[in-house]
This record gives sequence, structure tokens and C-alpha cells, in this order.
Amino acid sequence: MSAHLASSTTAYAPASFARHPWSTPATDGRIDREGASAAGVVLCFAQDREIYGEGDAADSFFKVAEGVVRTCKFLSDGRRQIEGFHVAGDVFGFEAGAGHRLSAEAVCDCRVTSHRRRGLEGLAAADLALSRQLLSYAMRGMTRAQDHSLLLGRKSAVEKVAAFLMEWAQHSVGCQTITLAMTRQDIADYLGLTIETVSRTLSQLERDAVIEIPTARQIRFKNSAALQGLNS
Amino acid sequence: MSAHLASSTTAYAPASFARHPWSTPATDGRIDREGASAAGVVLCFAQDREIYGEGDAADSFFKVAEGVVRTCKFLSDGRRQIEGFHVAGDVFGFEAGAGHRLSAEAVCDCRVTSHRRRGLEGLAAADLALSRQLLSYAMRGMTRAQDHSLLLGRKSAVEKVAAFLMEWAQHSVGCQTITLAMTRQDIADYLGLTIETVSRTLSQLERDAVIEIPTARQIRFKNSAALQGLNS
DNA sequence: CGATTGCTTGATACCTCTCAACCCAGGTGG
DNA sequence: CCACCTGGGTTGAGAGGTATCAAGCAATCG
Repeated sequence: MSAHLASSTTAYAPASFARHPWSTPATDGRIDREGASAAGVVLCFAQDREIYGEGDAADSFFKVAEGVVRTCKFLSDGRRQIEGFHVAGDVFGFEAGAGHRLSAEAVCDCRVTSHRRRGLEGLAAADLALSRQLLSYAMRGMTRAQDHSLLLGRKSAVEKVAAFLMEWAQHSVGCQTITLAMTRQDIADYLGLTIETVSRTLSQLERDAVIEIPTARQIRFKNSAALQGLNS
Repeated sequence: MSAHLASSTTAYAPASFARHPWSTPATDGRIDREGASAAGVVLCFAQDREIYGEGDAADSFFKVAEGVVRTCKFLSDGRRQIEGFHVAGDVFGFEAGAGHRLSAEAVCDCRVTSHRRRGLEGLAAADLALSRQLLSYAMRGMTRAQDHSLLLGRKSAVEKVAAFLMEWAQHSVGCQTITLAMTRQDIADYLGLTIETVSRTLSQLERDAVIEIPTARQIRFKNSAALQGLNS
């Protein structure tokens, strides 16, 4: 299992990978076993490393401990749709069937805990609370995906970007300035836009004094009411 | 509970509703109680009647017995996104929280069975198979929504229409000719397009000898390979 | 028969994509 | 130190796909 994960991380490796401190998944020395009811193995992934791919055996699911993870699907010609960004505490890769329906990649260097499905399902049979927990993971995923569908199918570019900023703001500590963990390309693939449209829309919002963009990865809210007005 | 459902069906009633044979939800005479492990009350809804609305108490979920149901979300200005069409055997309205996140409406006259959540959750505590069943409903919903996101975010109009036709073909008995239960507007709101674009795209596919459209609600596949080629 | 509803088709507008150039910060190496 | 390269981001010009607005057609219903 951990061998499987290690091998799955070989794809998309950046050239500088070998010297990166996050270069290898957790070795035995870093493995951290928790209580039996939530046994998890801690794994580390460098930025842009694949955590699992579409179709990989889904014998485990994961929980983000630190960093940000994206789950996504691809069309055969390379078009990508990011289904969601997962931050500390979020569960991802929890599947119904034998294989993962999406792939998961590290948006930035991150730590995740891996949980075996089989063991957990056995436990869930006996543990009502745990069984409800699993159900709640699945339901949250469904709700998230449904909200996302409304955005993708029926919102304009400005509305999409505004929705993204407000969603991400909830993950940020300070209310005023948010720090983006992802690239413009990631944002574009999450919103069903192109990178240029995302960039232009952000610039437009800045020109309209709705936000400020001190650096590319930092957004400061100047007129939250206006952003809110673009939502639903 | 059945009173609640009855009242929720008053919205969007067509003018001709009062004289329609499907005009009222099942009365006591039509209630059909099944075994305790899947206790369900049979309800009938006329075309375009609301089964439940966004925000309604989600103390029950439903299973389609006959007909087609659509679940959808709305933006405040009326834009609609249909999340899915549900046919006989499909479960819908199964929610994590206290309220329904989507609304559900009858695409055509249909019969559904209503199942109380609370009772079922109690049973699930004791019944492992039932508990897995609930989980599987939730997972199927998540998978469906995720596939839909890829379509909405990254596919062109032709690809969307082709995907819809092929998806709906799986619900049809005959392989060659499919019968659509929904209007062009429903299809448009499912695919994130306008009614005109759906119509034009279907016409174009007919001109390209990929399909035939004997009547507006019937589509005959002439070149399935070409349709397939438009998918993924 | 007129009215309504669902659907199709045309002309045009506009939003977003595509292609391209450019900027900037960071890293590398001579 | 500076030239160079790279990757991420921004901006512009133009094209294209889909939306919008409008008209017309066919079937259904009262």
C-alpha cells in the first residue's frame, strides 16, 4: 500500500525534485500511527506531485493534515476540470467503487494521512458513529459537487471568480487579505475558464476597487458587499 | 409528513391542474406500505409539480417508481441548473443536513415512494447492509455530480448534447431510438446551455447524419460511433 | 377557430477563448 | 555582477462560440 503510493508519485515530477526536502513520501521513520478507530499513515507530497491517479485502486482514502490538495478529472485531449481544493481537515479520495474516479495532486507541499478503506468499513459495521461519519464525508462531497455545478453551468466569469474568492476566504484566517495556494491555471480549471479570463477578471475587479492584488498570490478585499452582490 | 408534501406541491401548478387525473398526491386509499426495512409511502405527482423545494425539511427521501424526476438549483434571478434526471429505481432527496439543498420536480407524471429518514437511520444502525446501501446512494450522487462538473466546465455544446444523448440512451430500452421525457428547456438547464443552442445543436447533428429526429421527443441514432467520438 | 405551448431558425451582439507579446521575479551560470 | 533562462502572470487584438432577440411553425387544447 505505501509502496503503491510511492510509485504513484513518480508522475509529473519536477526536475528539481531530487533535491527537494519533500521529495519522498514518509518513510518508516515518519510514519505516525493513530488510534485504531482512525488509523492513519502520514505521507508527504511535494508541490504538484500526484497523490493518486484516475483509475488507481481506491483501497485507501485520505485526509489533509497540512497544505492544499486538488482533485480533478481530465478529458482525453488534456482539458482539466478541478473538482475541488481540499485543506487541512478535509477528506478526499473516498470512493464507492474499486477505483478512484478522480486524480489528486498536491497544490503545494503538503502532508496527508492515508486510511485503509477495508479496515474502516469493518469498524463501521460495529461503530454507528463512525458509520455516520463516513456517510457525512460522502454527503459533503455530493453537496460540494452540486454547488459547483450551479457555478459551472450558470454563472458568468465575474460571478465565478467572485464565488471562488469568497469560498477561499472562508479558509483564510484573516478576513481582509487572503493568500492563494494555487496558480491562475488551477483557478481557471476549477472555474471552467481560461487562465487569461481569470487574470483579466481579477484585474477588472481591482480596477473597480472591489479587491486589491498586492502580489499575484495575495488578494485583499476592499468592497466585500460588491463581491457578495455577485453571488446568487 | 404527507400533509407537508401535499402543501409543497402547490407551487408551479399549471392552470389545468385541478382537472388532471394526477392532480393530487396519493390519498389514504392509494397509500401502499411495504415491509418495515424499506417502508415507503407511494405518492403521485403530475407533470411539473414540485416534489419538494430548496430548503424544505429533509425528513424524507424518495425513490422513483415510475416516470422521471429532475433535481435542480436556482440562482436568485431565476437561472436554473438541473443537477440530474432520476428514473425508476433512482433515489433522490437524500441529504446530509436538515434541509433539502436542491428542489425536485416531476418531469412527467410520476410515482415515487417516500421514505422517512429517521426511521431508516435507526434501522441502519442495526443493519449493516442497509447502512452500506445508504452510503452507496450518497456515493452515486457524488460520482454523478462530479462527472457532470467535467461536462459543464470543459465541454463544448456539441459534446454536451452528445453526452446527454448517450447518457439518456442507457435509460432507454431500445438501442436505436430514444424517447425524451423532458423539454428542450430541461435539457438546456441540465447542460448549462440555452434552449436555442440545444435545438440548433440537435439540428446540426441531424444534418450531419449522426441522428434523426422523427418527432421532437424522439431521437434515432444513425451513427453511434460519431456520437461516441464526441465523448471524452 | 384562436390561443397556447414547445420547438426551430435567423440575425446580431457579446462574452470568452485563442494567439501573441510582454513583464517580472527567481534561479543559474559564466 | 550581469546575462540568460524559466515559469507564472498580465495585457492586447482578433476570432469564434454561444447567448440574445425576434419571427415563424406545428401540435394541442379549449
